[in-house]
This record gives sequence, structure tokens and C-alpha cells, in this order.
Amino acid sequence: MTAPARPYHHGNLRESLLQAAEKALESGGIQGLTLRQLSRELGVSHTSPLRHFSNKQALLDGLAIRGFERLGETLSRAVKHRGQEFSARLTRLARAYVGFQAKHAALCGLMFEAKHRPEAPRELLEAGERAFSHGPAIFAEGQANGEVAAGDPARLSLVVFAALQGLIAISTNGKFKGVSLDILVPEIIARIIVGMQPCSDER
Amino acid sequence: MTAPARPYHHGNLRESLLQAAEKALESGGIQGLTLRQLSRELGVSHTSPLRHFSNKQALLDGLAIRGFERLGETLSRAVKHRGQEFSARLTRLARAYVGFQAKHAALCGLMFEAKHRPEAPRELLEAGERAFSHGPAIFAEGQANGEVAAGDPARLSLVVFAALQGLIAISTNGKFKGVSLDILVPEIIARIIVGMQPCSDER
DNA sequence: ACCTGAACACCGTTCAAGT
DNA sequence: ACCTGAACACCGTTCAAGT
Repeated sequence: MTAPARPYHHGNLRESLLQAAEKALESGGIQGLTLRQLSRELGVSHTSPLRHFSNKQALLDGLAIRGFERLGETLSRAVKHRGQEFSARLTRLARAYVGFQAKHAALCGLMFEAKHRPEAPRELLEAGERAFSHGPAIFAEGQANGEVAAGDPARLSLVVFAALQGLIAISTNGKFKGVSLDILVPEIIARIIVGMQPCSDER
Repeated sequence: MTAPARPYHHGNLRESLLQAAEKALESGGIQGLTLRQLSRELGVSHTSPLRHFSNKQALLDGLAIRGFERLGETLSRAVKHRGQEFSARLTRLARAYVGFQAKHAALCGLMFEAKHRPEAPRELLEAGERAFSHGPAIFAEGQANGEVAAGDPARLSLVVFAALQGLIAISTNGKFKGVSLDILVPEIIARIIVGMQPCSDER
């Protein structure tokens, strides 16, 4: 029996690179994320990363894909409890989304920038769509319960996520004109939901 | 009479740098924007830019400030006609905002990134606020005409701009799931406006 | 299969010097 | 006041070579 699948000098460099890259991103921004610096930290030669990622952008894409996967898990947990009424679930989802972005600001910036490129790999686009799929899901369930007006759940969900995403983009340091996002998020959700309620008093 | 205020080797390098930088940004993205490359194009030494901007970030900030100023002018033109009804004006404003971002995508990315930094200069933050001031303005006028429900105009405007900003961020290549922003923008505006109309049938 | 080291063509920034 | 040139400490990527 030969030695197990233990690579040459490191453990599994690909995984270590992604972890170190994310740490570097959170602490020093995209500026501090350098293949050579990563190599130094992991004690390998400065060309080793190119064995696992064909270039720097490929590593960034890998980081973005994992980011979307974790975002998806976070949103999934937020909408888990099916017993609640629609507006409560949507607010939980919105808070989870904004919270994730606040916690991983640099990573989220990278995620959307990576997704925007025309040459973005299919895997990345799919990871993004999976992460956002929890929105349409609860809208569809809300419609099934008669809590939400008819319409394409994906489009209804888009309005909410767009508003949240824009709120984050426009705000500075988690605030807009001194008002915390914790306060603005439910306010915005409430305002948008009004336009999505089924017409109980048709005339 | 001595020679007029004609600088040493160039015309006015500061202005030329900003123009060349914006051109480089639009054509090659932030990647292609390099002090040394700019210097080469303008035929000056590679350290000349540092005479006018203390470092690269200062030049990027300058670019962002001008970007916000031009955005403000664009939005100002969009809301000029006071005779129209509120919803038409808001839709024009929204289209102008999305159009500007579509036309100057890389610049807009830079603008918001620059504004997000904790060390962003005061001048930049003020330019940003001025650009967005046209939103609250038409909301206030809409309220004066009885077309919009009561509430802080800045907060009402925020909901709309956040939704637009997020729509741009979430979409890829000007589309979301194959649907053009030209279609989605008025749809979103219409959906949000519903929640802002004054209660004509109070009970 | 995986890693290394020299080499190449770039960067931003500093600093003493020039006109 | 404005610009230059050498120098420093970095980059990403290629490529022949090693185990």
C-alpha cells in the first residue's frame, strides 16, 4: 500500500489558498490579496498557486463561488421555519441577507464583481442563482397560502433583493444619513410588501 | 510681461490626467488604469502624476468626484420639467439613473467603491450627496401637489434609488434572467409607487 | 502529479536633482 | 512651481527544471 493521497510539500494547497485568500480579503481588502503574499504565508514558492488556479482571477472566482454557496446556506437557514407568516419570513430573509453582507463586505464585493464580468465562468453564475433561489421560494409559498398577490415569484423577489442590495451599496458604514440599516431594512420591506398584498377589497 | 501661466512641459496635467484616466477606465476597467500608463500616454515622466495627486487613490477619488458631479447634472436634466405628474417624473429620473450607470459602468463602480472607504474625503461624500439630492426634491414636490403620501422625502427617495441600484448590481449585462432593465425599471417603479400613494379612501 | 527558481515585463512611491 | 531619473520594494505570469 503506497502513501495516501498526501501531496508533495503541503497538505492540500488549493483549499489552503482559498482559506488564506478569504482571510487576507477580509483583513486587508482586495489590495492585500496577492498570490505572492499568500504563497509566503503558506510557505510555498510564489508560483505554486498557479498549479491550482490558472491565474489570479481564477482564484478570485473560486472565492466568489464559495461565497455564494455560504450565502445560500445562510439564507436557507433564515427561511427554514415554515410555520410563520409570510411577512415575518421575508423580514428574516432580508435581515440574514444584509447581515451576511455586513459581516463579509469585502467578499461580497468580490462576489458581485466576479459575477458581473462577461467571462464569468458558468459555475459562478450557477452558484449565484442558487444562493438567490430562496427568495422566489418563499414568495411562491406565500402565494400558495394566499398571503402574496399573483405574479412571477422571481420578479417579486427581485424587487426585494434589489432594494436590499441597493441599500447596502448606497449606505456608508452600515448607515444611511445616520440611520442604521437595522432600522431601514424592516421599513423598506414593509413599504414594498404593501404593493404585493392580494386585493382583499376588490371593487 | 512674462509668459502666461503655461506650465513646464504639458498644458495642465491635472486635467489631462483625469480625462485620460476616465478613458482608460471605460475601455480597460480598473485593471488598465495605471499611473505609469497614463504618464506614457501623456508623454510625461512616470512620476509627474504624483505632482498633482498625492497618490493613486487621490486620483481615483478625483475621478469619483467628477463622476458624481456629472451624475448630478444628468439627474438634474431628467427632472427639469416641472409640469409633469409625479409618476412620470420619477420614471424619467429612474431611467436617467440606470442609463448613466449603464453608460459609465466602470466609473460608477469606482464612485461607489471610493465613497465606501472609511477614509473617503469629505469632498467626495458631499459630491455624492449632491448628486442624489434630486430624488428627495421631486418627492417633496410630489407631496406638495398631493401626489405622494407624507413622510421624509429622503427616506422615500432612498427606497427607489436603493431598488434601482440593487437592480443594477444584481443584473448581469443589463439583464435579469433575460429581461432587460428597460422593462424592469418601470415595473419596479410602479410597484414601489403603490405603497407611496396618499390614501384616497380612508376609512 | 506537484512544486521550484530564475527571468520578464510590469507596478506605486520616494527622493535627490534639475529648469 | 513643476518636472525628471534612478532606485526600491513590490506585482502576475511563463518556462525550463526538479522530485
